[in-house]
Amino acid sequence: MKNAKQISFVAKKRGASQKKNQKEQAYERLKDWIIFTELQPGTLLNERELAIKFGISRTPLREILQRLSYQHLIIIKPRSGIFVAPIDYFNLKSTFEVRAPIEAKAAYLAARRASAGDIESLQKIINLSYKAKETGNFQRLIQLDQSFHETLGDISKNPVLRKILEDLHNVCLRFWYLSIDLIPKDYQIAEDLDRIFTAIRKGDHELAAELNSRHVMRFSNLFE
Amino acid sequence: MKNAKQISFVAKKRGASQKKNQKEQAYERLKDWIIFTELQPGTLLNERELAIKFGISRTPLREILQRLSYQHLIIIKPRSGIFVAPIDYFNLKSTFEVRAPIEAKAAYLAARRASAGDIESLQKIINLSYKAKETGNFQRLIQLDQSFHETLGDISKNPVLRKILEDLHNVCLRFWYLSIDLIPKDYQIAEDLDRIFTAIRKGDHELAAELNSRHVMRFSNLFE
DNA sequence: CAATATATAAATGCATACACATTTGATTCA
DNA sequence: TGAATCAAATGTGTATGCATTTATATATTG
Repeated sequence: MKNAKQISFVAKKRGASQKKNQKEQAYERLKDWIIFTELQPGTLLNERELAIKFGISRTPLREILQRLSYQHLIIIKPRSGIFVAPIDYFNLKSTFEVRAPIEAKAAYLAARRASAGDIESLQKIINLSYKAKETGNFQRLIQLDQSFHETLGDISKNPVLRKILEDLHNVCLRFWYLSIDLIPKDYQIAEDLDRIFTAIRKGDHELAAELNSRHVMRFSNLFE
Repeated sequence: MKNAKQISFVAKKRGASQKKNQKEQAYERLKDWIIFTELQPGTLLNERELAIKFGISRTPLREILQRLSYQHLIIIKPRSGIFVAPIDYFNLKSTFEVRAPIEAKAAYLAARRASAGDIESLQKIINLSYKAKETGNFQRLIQLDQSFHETLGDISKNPVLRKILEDLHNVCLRFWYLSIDLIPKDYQIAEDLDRIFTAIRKGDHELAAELNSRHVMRFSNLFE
């Protein structure tokens, strides 16, 4: 009896403190699987299977799935199935069409609101970008581009904008990884980011907006 | 046998189609209660109570609540409570800051993509707006403004933009209703919409974008 | 042989029961 | 009398079982 109680207590205790992390971790893992294309577009997902894999029950898993559905990373067809979002160029084009003006605004606001520390953070990313370029590490360059845009969202000091941008960016990022072989390796990411950074550092918000918008659209145009 | 089959068919049919409607209806009702301020900002919501009120169980209700949370209409404080989003001017300002460039883009795209039928739909809204203005029906005018912006989202032919705009607009709309007494009654809505409409009809996308952005920001400035 | 219908199986959506946390109120001690 | 601690209740988060639906496979008929 004592043993049984102890075991159950331990199980509960662990369940309590780790469960929230487990759910959040499951979300992050599944999201990353989709964005980094370990799960191919169109893949059929199975609730029970995933729940077991993540060590949670179907209820919290379904909440995760709905979250990903809001973010257009999966498509829930009611009573039919849950699919990793298929490749859909119309949807991608639509995403870029919205993302461009929002990125512009983010850069605009960042140029007006960046603190000394913010500028420093961006400078670090730029430096690393040039280093990645020199060593020919294209994957790393993409990660740094992502990091740059995320940081820009932070510096805009606008949480609503930041969240929208993050969701849209994730959709685009997945396409980076899906089409990584199609992208010319001399794609000038570091230089692009540096120009945007310089405009922000100088507080030239109009230029920063224009450059960041164009930077995003240049990738979009690869799919035309 | 025939009867039994028929009855069971009817029963299934009703159970099936009504349950989904019930959930969707619950979502629409709760959303409207919040937007039209029948539920005051900061109100504490009770899951079980709401579930009973809507005639559904807590599981689908929680899905609804998460959807509303994603739209910033409610705030879920884990293990603590679910609140109708409190009045938060920083958040409102942030919302307008993002909404302005997106509305601009929507008008821009609408000016380029509107069909003859689209123009007709907008014309109808404009006509009704002038009529509402003449009869001094301010509430109706707000509804028509809402309708105009929604239609603009449709005409942009960009579902991603449309969805984001709808969510942001709902947040702003709630503030219309919360602060309806603070708004000057001679607020020139009909004229504003007409100018935007004319630019779209003429295909002047740059002007349409500029006017629609300003139209939105004018309301934002009421809170400065 | 093909096409359609029916039956069965599997997976989603919903309802409910249980677990855990937080908050509130009561009791005790300083 | 006030503060602090503990206990109980309320309410959220999770797990699970049941119902419904859809898809697939098989059988039957034209």
